[in-house]
Amino acid sequence: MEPNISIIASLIGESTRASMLTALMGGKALTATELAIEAEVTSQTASSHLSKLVEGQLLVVRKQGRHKYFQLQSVEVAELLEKLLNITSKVAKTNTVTGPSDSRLRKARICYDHLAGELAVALYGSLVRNKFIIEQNYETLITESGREFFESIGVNFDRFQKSKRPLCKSCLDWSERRSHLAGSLGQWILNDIFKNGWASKDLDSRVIQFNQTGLKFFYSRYDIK
Amino acid sequence: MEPNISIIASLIGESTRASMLTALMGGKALTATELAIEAEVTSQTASSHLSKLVEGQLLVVRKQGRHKYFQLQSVEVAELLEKLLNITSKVAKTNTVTGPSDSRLRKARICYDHLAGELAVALYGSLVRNKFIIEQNYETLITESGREFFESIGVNFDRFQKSKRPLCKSCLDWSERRSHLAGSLGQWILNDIFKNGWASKDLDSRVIQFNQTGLKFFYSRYDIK
DNA sequence: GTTTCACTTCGATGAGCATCGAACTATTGA
DNA sequence: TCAATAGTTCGATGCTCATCGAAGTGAAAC
Repeated sequence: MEPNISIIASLIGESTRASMLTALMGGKALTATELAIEAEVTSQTASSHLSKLVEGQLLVVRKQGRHKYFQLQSVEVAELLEKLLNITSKVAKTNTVTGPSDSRLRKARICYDHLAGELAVALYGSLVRNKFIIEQNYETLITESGREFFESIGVNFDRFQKSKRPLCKSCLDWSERRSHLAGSLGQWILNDIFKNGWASKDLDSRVIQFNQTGLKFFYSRYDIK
Repeated sequence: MEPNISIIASLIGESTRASMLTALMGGKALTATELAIEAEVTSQTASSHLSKLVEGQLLVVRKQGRHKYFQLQSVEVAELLEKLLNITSKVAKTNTVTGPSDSRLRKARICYDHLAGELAVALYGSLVRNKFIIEQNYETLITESGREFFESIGVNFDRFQKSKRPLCKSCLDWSERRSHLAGSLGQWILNDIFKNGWASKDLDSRVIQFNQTGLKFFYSRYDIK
């Protein structure tokens, strides 16, 4: 028989579980309590939801002492949620009551393992403008000069070769409705930002908070603006 | 605020609506009655579901006399359903009670606008073997000789250039767990199969039924087996 | 040891919603 | 004009499931 998509979809289609999954798009493993707070339910309710999500193989769980850390099962699950975020934001064009935490989210946020938001879109634009990446039939490819550039800032492409993930991949941004960079290279860039101390993850959201000097370095390295 | 993915997901997460959406993955517009039969509910129930799907912008509707034809809203929606089909089939590895209609579905079926199933996977393998397409960092690209080959069988690449869709795109097959060809080229190939009369759509499923001579032509043209 | 904290299980409650019968409108075809 | 067909609206019914209080386990801290 044809697989029944309603099982997985209904797991995501419940607002409490959806909050949890969206929170886990931050890439970080979270405990049951943290997820309960995030979704604004009691720990009993959270426990019930989380066991369903694990059983449905959308999450994996790792036990550490008396804590249980939950995480998205795979990049594939993250990509599914991403697609949902995009379609949803396209539909909900109406009630765009942009709050304060919202503007920070739009500026820079984490999209499972890469950078998203205004800054990510600006970065993508700059890479295209400098001909480090090109869009060809709506696929994103790295150019020879792009390869040289990234090698000069520390990327080891040999290591990526073995990975099963696409190196470059454009990912439609739900807030900007334009492309940003995903794939292994997108992941590397975000890691590099953290490693350099240019920005830090917000404790309880997907917001990425750049510090002033970090932002300056980021702009200059990638020739933004 | 972050878009609330539960709204869209819950629309898909109801089994009756999921049947309807899966049926519409056949690419053909279907009437409310046809979808009611497909999902095994009364016309009243179907009507209620369909209006929700239209309101949620997963479907578009076209009125024709006393009929209403429903269709997936866009390629994006089809891609979302595809991703769901894949994740679902990976999870449901257990109860694989393969029925008779199932084997036809696995052989060749439509995936919104391109060919899927065993034959599609074999086609993809042959194109790779002949170096007409290459996989590079898990992106699928057409080669120079591939371009020549497809031009020789009637593809007009200039027309594709304008389209916003990727030319080649690999799409993971839920039944085979291997890649088949999607994108504009995948769409062209399926259209070409129908135009040549090699196969026809099943009336009430996603099965693509090849006739004997059609299958022979298909195998020889694409050097399969 | 005792206390505290993280998480789970059970059971009762209640809200949301899929379902369909009955009655309706609208279109086609005779 | 009348009958048949496609689809809708309304209201009643009943099931599923999210929710949380109460009570439990098990690990860590003191």
